[in-house]
Amino acid sequence: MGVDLSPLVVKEKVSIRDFSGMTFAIDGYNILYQFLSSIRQNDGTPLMDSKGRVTSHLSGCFYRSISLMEAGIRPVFVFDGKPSRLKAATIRERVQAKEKAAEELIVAREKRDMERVRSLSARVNYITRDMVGETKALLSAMGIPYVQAPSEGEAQASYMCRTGQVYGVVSQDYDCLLFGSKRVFRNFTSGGRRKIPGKNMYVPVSPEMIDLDRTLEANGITYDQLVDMAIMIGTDFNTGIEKVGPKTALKLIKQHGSIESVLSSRGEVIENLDEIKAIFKTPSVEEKPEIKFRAPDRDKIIQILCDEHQFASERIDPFIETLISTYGGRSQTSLDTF
DNA sequence: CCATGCCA
DNA sequence: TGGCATGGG
Repeated sequence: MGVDLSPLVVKEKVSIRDFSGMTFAIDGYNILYQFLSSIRQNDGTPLMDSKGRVTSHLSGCFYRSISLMEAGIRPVFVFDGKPSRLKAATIRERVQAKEKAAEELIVAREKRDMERVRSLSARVNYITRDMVGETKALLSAMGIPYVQAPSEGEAQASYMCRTGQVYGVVSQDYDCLLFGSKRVFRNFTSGGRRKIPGKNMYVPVSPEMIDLDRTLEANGITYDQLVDMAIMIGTDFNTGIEKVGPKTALKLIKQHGSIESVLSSRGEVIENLDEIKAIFKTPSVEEKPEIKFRAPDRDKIIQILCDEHQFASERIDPFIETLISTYGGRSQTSLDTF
């Protein structure tokens, strides 16, 4: 997924309690995928309503949002719009990888290899238009704002961070740094556990913050050079230079200063270079999206979760009460100061 | 993922 | 009380 910048980034373990009162952009597709792949039975089946429609994303969105609100975090979900034409190859690859996993899943089911069934099921996820629509409806009922990006959601969320509309971007994906997010937060939950792939075991995970400026400083590069490096390594929008990973890219950028110099010294070309740079640096975004928290609508939440999707009301009721009290108990003005 | 129930 | 297994939809 995206460019592997992990060897370069400067991470810091944090606690979500330290960010009480601050607004965060949540990468909607990223979090929906996480819910979809992890909220499952042991046999790999996702949660479903009486009509067989998947509801894992709604469960995840409901409980996660409330736990964040309870910790004083103001989440704004950001959803993807139309992808760039340059992403077509990446999207095709992902579809193919899922088709392959789906075939392997059939074999694993026949063999009754339950560990494998579970891990493969987690990879065969499709976020449908309906799922996104239901999630938006649920968020509205909960009084939590969301933003529809014209193009890349990560670009929109990062723009909101760059311009101080949110403090940070919550995503597992380091690509947000390329879009100029000042801070990217991973594992942004209070009670962190994550399943070890392939094994029925869990490891504790704590939230971590990746700071763009400190990452740049630690590597002795500029933001423009980071973008250049990513393009050399390969992004969702291009395949990169053969055999260039994070280490080589860093060496090359230090040696030559820019991707143009690297390419000319090697006699190589990257198609659509300026367009790729523009996707990261000057993306199509909604500049001033409305970020307004509203009073939760209890009846509407119950209608969506219980009436339409058979959630047990005695289970969710106390959480709706918590949500309502977090709304009532907070100050309405919260321009993030930093 | 998050919640709950059970048992040490 | 808390660590683990299981259920949720």
